[in-house]
Amino acid sequence: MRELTRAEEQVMQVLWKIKKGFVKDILEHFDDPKPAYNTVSTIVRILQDKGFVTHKAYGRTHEYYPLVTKSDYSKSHLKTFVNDYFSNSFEKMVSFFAKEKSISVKEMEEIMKIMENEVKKQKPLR
Amino acid sequence: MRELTRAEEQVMQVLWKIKKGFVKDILEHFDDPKPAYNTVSTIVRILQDKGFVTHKAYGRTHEYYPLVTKSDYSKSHLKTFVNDYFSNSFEKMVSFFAKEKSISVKEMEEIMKIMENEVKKQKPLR
DNA sequence: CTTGCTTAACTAATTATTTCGTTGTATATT
DNA sequence: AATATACAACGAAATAATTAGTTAAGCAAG
Repeated sequence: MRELTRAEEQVMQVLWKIKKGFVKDILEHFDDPKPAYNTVSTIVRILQDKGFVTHKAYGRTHEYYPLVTKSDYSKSHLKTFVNDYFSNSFEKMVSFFAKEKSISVKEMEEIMKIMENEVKKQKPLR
Repeated sequence: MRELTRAEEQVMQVLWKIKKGFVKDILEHFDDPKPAYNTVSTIVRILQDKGFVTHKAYGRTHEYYPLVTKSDYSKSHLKTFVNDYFSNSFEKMVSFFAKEKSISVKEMEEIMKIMENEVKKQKPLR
């Protein structure tokens, strides 16, 4: 998956948040000092070329949607990171950061519980 | 911490790997097609300006060292990522990717064991 | 219809990043 | 000493990314 540049990522973060929107909607979600309308418009069209968003046309105005989900992008992004910084071992990464954050065994058990619940939720449906 | 550009990151990865080196040493570790000597030389000087590396001079030639460790940089990088993509919750990130990678409860227990060992290793020393 | 407003498309301008040629100096070699 | 070699420093050129002005088309209000 293509990497997002900083400006592109900012626009995607807004789109992921608002689900869909016109350029003016995206613009609204920027902190001051907001960029110019045309700046956002350009970036959103670049994102479209890269396949990250699509649009639905209402006459001449376009409503933009993410095509790549935040999950998909974060997956790809972390995969690259884990590969580059933890020789592709998710386990190494987790234990490194868990230690970093002084996450205790107890807290890890909490995470496991969350995971177990997610497994339970999915099992009966499949 | 400043972000590394793509070219800068490549040089840092080499430096982290070889611990220290002259420009020609760094160059050697690039895959073909290798960049020009001057390209690497320039990037390493930019990295020096940014505070990521320093050098020891032997007459007119410089041996470069990382100042920022790979651990420090990856810490900072993942912190930003977790903040932007998992509303700053390391736990959410872990459980999301654990599920993603179909890491089972058993495997998580393996990770916990590794963590426990690390904790044991450190305890007697402090 | 005509004027004004909104918008996407296009494009120009600016800034950041990457790449590497050129230069000058130090050092080694003859 | 003269020439060759190796290197850092500098800076020019190329490329990528960002920002926003200009334009043209559609639509709304009078």
